[in-house]
Parts: sequence; structure tokens; C-alpha cells
Amino acid sequence: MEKYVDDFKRGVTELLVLHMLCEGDKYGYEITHAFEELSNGLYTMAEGTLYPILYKLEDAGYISSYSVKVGVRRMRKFYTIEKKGKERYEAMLRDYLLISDVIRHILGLEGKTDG
Amino acid sequence: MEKYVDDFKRGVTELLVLHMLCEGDKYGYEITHAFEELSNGLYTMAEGTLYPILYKLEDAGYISSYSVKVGVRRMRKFYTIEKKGKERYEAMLRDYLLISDVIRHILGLEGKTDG
DNA sequence: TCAATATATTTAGATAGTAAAGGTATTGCA
DNA sequence: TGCAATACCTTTACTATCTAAATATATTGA
Repeated sequence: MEKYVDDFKRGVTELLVLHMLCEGDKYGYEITHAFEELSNGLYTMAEGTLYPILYKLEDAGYISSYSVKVGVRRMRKFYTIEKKGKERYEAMLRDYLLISDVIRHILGLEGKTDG
Repeated sequence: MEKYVDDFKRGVTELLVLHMLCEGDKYGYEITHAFEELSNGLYTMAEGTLYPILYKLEDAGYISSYSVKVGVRRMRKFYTIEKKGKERYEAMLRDYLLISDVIRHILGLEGKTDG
């Protein structure tokens, strides 16, 4: 994977995480793996990327969390989207689509989807 | 403009600059303004963003430059895409489309273009 | 003549990715 | 039973790209 691909993903991470949580409560490990599955291994997200984002979103009040015991003494931390987070998601999505359309327009791609 | 929009643009800058030069020789100032015009003011690129990218691309041999005198003593520095740069552009474009399709897929957008 | 615009450069600062290390728990298989 | 793999979370050090803003000079237009 070329190094610049990391930069293509920049900023979108938060949007994707919010999207995932809009679909239902999820825990961190589950989210990273969901990305891999949904993208057939093309889109990976390091845990060192995801967890800090979850903390940041929680601090900002966009999401909240609760822990569930797994087995005897392991905790799984589930995250729930909050109303404020849903609004944030919708605003980000709108802007993402806008910018990504502009980019496609500059690249002269208009309707095109893939090579 | 929300702050996260800057992050949506991350990494794409180089691709866009290479694209511009694929269309013909251009100088820095011209490029930033071309982005604004092509996007109806939606996509701006700070000069402090563009110029270092041009230097980097030139150092890497993707583009080359020549200066043209404007008026009596001002120089305009034009950049030309090199073969190596065209290849770089094509590779980046392929990967950008791939990733951006994956993102749209994860977001459940499939064919959609705008809100 | 003076303000606006054209053009290039550099610096300091923010921040979002990554890799990698660290730590513990649980599962599965030999 | 025991060990390796996987599940899960956290933090740190590092890199790189972007922005704003300052710097500087030239040219155009009113």
C-alpha cells in the first residue's frame, strides 16, 4: 500500500466511525474489523488510530460508552451515538460529499466511479 | 468552513496539482486560482500548501520548472509534468478512486453523488 | 500616487495518521 | 495441560500535510 493512501484516509476516519455507530452500538475492536470486512481488506484502520478518536468523540459528547463483561474479567467497551453525534455525522457527511464531488470535478471525472 | 474539511483535502492536494500540470504548464499562483474557479470558491488551497508541494514534486523528478520574465523584472515560474510524474499521477488517481469508492461503500452510498 | 492584485517563499503550529510496544484475557488446538 | 493465536484496550514516538501569517517585491489600475 502506497504511503499516500494514508493521507487519502485522513479526516474521513471520524466520519466513518460515526457512521458505524449510527448503525448500532459497537466496541472498538469490532469497528476496525468491520472496516476490513466491508472493504475486503482494502481499508484498514490501526487501533492506534481508532481508539484516540473514540475518546475524542466521547469527550466531545458525540458518543457515550458502557462496559460489558466478557468471560470472567474482560471488559468490552461499547459506544453509542448521541443526538449531538448524529448531527455531527450528518454535517460531516454533507461536507464530505461536497468536497469529494468538487475533487472529482477538478479531476474531470464527473459521473465516473472506478477505473 | 468547518475545520475537518481541511482533513478531507489532505493527501489529495498532490494528486490535484499533478492533474493540473497534466493539462499543461502552469505556475503556482495560477494553480491556486484555478482550483478556486473550478470549484466556484469551494476548494481553496493556501499558497503555503501549494508551493512546498511543487518543490517536493520537482525534487522528486515528477515535474520540472522554467522561469519566464513578466514585465520588467518579475519572474513567473512555470512547472511542467515529466513522464515520471504522469505515471505517478496515474497511480495516485487509481488508488484515490479505489479508496474513495471503498469509503462510499462503507458509508452505504454506492452510486450516489450528492446530498 | 496609492491601493489592490500578482507572484513566490518561509516559518510556526495544529493535528491526524501510523507503527509499535505494552498489557491482560480468552480461545482453540495439539 | 500448555502454548500459540486471537481478542481487546491503551499509550507513545514519529511523520507529514495542511493552515495562517508574515515577508518581500512587482505590476496594474483608478
